[in-house]
Amino acid sequence: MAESSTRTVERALVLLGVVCDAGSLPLADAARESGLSASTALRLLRTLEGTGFVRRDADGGYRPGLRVVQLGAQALGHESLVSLVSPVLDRLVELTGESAYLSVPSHDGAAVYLAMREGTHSVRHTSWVGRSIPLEGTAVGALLGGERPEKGFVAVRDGLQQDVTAIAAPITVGHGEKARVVAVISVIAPSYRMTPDSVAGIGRHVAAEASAVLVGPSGSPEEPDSTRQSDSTGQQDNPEQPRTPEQVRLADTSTAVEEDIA
Amino acid sequence: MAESSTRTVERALVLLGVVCDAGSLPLADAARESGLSASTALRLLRTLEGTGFVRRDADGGYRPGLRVVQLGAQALGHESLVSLVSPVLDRLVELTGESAYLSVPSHDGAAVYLAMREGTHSVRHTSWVGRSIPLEGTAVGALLGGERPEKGFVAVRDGLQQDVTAIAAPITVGHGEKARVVAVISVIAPSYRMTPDSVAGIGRHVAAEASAVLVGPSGSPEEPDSTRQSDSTGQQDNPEQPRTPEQVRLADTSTAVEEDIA
DNA sequence: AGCGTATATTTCACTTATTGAAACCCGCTT
DNA sequence: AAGCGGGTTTCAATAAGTGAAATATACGCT
Repeated sequence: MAESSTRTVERALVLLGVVCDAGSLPLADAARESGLSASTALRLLRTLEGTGFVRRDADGGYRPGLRVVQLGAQALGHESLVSLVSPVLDRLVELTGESAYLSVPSHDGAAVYLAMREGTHSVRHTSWVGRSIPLEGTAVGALLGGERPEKGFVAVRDGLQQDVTAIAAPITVGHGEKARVVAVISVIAPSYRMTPDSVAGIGRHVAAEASAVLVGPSGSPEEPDSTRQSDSTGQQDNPEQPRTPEQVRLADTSTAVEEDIA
Repeated sequence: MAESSTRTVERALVLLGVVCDAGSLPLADAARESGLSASTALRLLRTLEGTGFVRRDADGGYRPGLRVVQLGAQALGHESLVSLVSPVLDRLVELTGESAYLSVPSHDGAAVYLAMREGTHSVRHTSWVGRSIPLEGTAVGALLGGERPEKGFVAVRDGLQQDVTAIAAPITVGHGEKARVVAVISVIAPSYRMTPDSVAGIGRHVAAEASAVLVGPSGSPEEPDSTRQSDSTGQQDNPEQPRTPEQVRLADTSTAVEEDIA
C-alpha cells in the first residue's frame, strides 16, 4: 500500500535520467551508474528506445530521445503558472535589467526553474529552464522552506553561487497561517552591482509582483492549476542560447495565426 | 531478441504519454485511454508519481510532473542541432519576417519541432517546440520522405493547415545517392501573404541556409561559442556524483549531428 | 434521506514476465 | 596468441506484476 513501486519501471526511469544527464553514454556506463546488470540495462534501454525515449548514436551510445523533448515541452505548456508569471518576469527584467526566474518545489526536495527571462545588462546571470537548485543556502530555498520575510522578500548574497545575489519573493496560496508557498519569483544579479539600496529596490518590486500574481486585477485569489485542456500556445525555450537575447517566448495570444491539430 | 519489450515499462511510458497529452486527467480516464485495468494504471501512476514524472493536483487528477520538464530541457540542451541551427532561424526570421522552424523525424513516423523562432509580422504562424507533425501532405514530410526538390526547397500551400503555406528545405548528411535527410528547416507563413514571387524568394533563402548548416561559414561546423556571462555553475543538480562543471552541451557537435532516430 | 452509478483504492491467488549469472561474440591491446 | 572489456544472447529460478473482485468513497438524482 504505502509503497507500491514497480521495480522495473523505477529502474527504467532511473536509466532514463542517467541517459539524460549524460547526454550520451555507452551501455556499460549506464548500467554502472544505475546499478543494474548489463543485461537488464540493455533490455530496459531497448524498450526505452522502442518508445522513442532514448535513441542510439553512431557509436552505439545511448542519448535522450525526442519523446523526452516532446513530453517536456507539452508538460511545460500545461503549466499554467508559467503563463501567469510570464508577464511578471518581463516586467521585472524591464524594471531591473537583471535576469528573472520562476521556480517551484520539486519532488526530491529541491527546486526547479520553470521559466526565466534574461536580463538586459551585458553581464548578467544565466541559467536554464529545468535546472534544479538546492534549498540550502539559497533565497528560493528559504522561501520554499517556509520562511516568511518581514518585507516580503529574501536576499542572499553569494549563496549558491559566488559573486551572485538572489532576491526572491514567494507566491502563496491561502491566507494567514494556512498560507502555502507554491512558487518563488526571483531576480538574480552579479553581486558587484548590488548595493543595499538597489537590493531593497529590486526586493520591493519582486515582492509586489509576487504577491499580485494569484490575486489578479480584480482581487480574489485563484487556484494556480486550472489546467485548461485545449492547446494553450505552449512554449518552450532552449536552455542554452548564446546569441539570442529573449529565450522564453510567452504565450502571445494576440494575433498569431493559429496552431493546433495533431 | 528482435523485440525485447518490457511490458510493464512500456505501459508506464504509455501512461506517461497519456498524462502529458491530457495535461490533467483522473485515474479512470488514464486507465481507459491506455487500455489498462484501473488497478494496474493506479500502480504504475504511483511509481511515476514517486519518481516525479507525474504529480497529482487537488482534484486527485494526474498531471505531468517536473521531472518531465527537467529531462526535456536537458535533452533539448544536448541536441547539438538546435544550437547549430539557432542562428539560421534567427536569420530567416530577420529576412522574411515569418516564423521559422527546425524539425526532425520522430520515432513513430512523424516529425517534431525541435526549435522555432516566431516571425515579426503581427499576423504570423505559431507553433511550439515538441509539437509533432504528420508527414503526409506536409512540406516537412515530403523532404523527410526522401523527396529531393529541384530548387532545393519544397513549398506546400494549405497542407496540414488551412490558409498556411510552408516552405521547407532539407539538412542532409552524406553526398550523392547516400545523402540522408536528418532535419528540415522551414518557414511558415499565412497563405494570403504568399505570392509566387515571395515563395520563391523565401525558398531560396531557406534552401541556402539549410545547405550551409553542416558546412559552416568557414568550412567546419562551429559552435556559436559560449560567452555566457556569470556562471550558472553550482551544478548541484542531483545528490549523486560530481557532474560536469559547465555542461558540455555544445562540445559534441561534429559527431553528434550525424544521426537521428531509427 | 435513499438509491444508483461511477470512480478510487485495497486485497489476493495466479503466473507471467523480469531477472542476472554465465556463455558467447566481437574488436582491441599486450 | 592470449587477455581484456564491452555488447549481446540464453535460460532456469523466482520475484514481481497482473486483474477480478471486494471495499470504500463520492457524487448526482427522484
